[in-house]
Amino acid sequence: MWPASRNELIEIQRALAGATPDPWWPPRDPPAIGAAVVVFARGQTGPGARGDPAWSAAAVLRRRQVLAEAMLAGAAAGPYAPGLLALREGPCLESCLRALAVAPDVVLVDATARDHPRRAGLALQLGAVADVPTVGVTHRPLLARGEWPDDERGAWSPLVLAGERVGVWLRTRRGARPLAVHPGWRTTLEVAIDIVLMAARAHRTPEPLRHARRLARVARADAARTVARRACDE
DNA sequence: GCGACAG
DNA sequence: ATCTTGTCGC
Repeated sequence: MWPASRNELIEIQRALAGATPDPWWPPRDPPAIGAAVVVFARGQTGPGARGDPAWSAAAVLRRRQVLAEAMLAGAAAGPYAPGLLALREGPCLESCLRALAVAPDVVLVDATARDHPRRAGLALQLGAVADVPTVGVTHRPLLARGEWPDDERGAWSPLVLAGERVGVWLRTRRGARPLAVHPGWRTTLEVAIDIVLMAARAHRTPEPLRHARRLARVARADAARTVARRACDE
């Protein structure tokens, strides 16, 4: 499910685009919302390459309580290219999701889903591989277009790709740029909006994503500190 | 050929 | 992805 070659990934994406998993609905109680992120070395710019040092982290939160955390040091599976993000981040994201001691009900990921050249972005694929409902949250769409919503928390407007509604611009905070929210594996547009609004209260970015990113950066800083200490000792 | 381009 | 300086507001 995580190929090393572009052509193989493209084939998987084509197959995944036609999958029709059962929709997931949030429980009546607040769900355990997870997130997984990958960060790369400071100063590294551009598409990168296979083997680049990468630190991944995941977290599960219910309301504001942290139920589980995971951090891993690893390596990028490949370079980044638009439409092929899974080639770079897929394996790291799955690994740290599997390292969580508490399984999340739904997972947030920095990626698109149907907003993709083959309608199968990483948010969709990660959910299929890890067998968990997902919602994509990005700063901007990959291909879809749409006007911004009103400047009010909860306001949203459609993101459209080739006449199809593939996501929404969602305002999680007044005065802040909206997020691009992508229904992913087993999530409807309404559920995706609901989950993101539930997870993003105090800040624009949903708390599980912020928490996971903080953890990944701590792992990266710890690695840098260890390298510096080794250099000092010699 | 040129710009656009999740992270 | 990563960097950056400055500005505004609690």
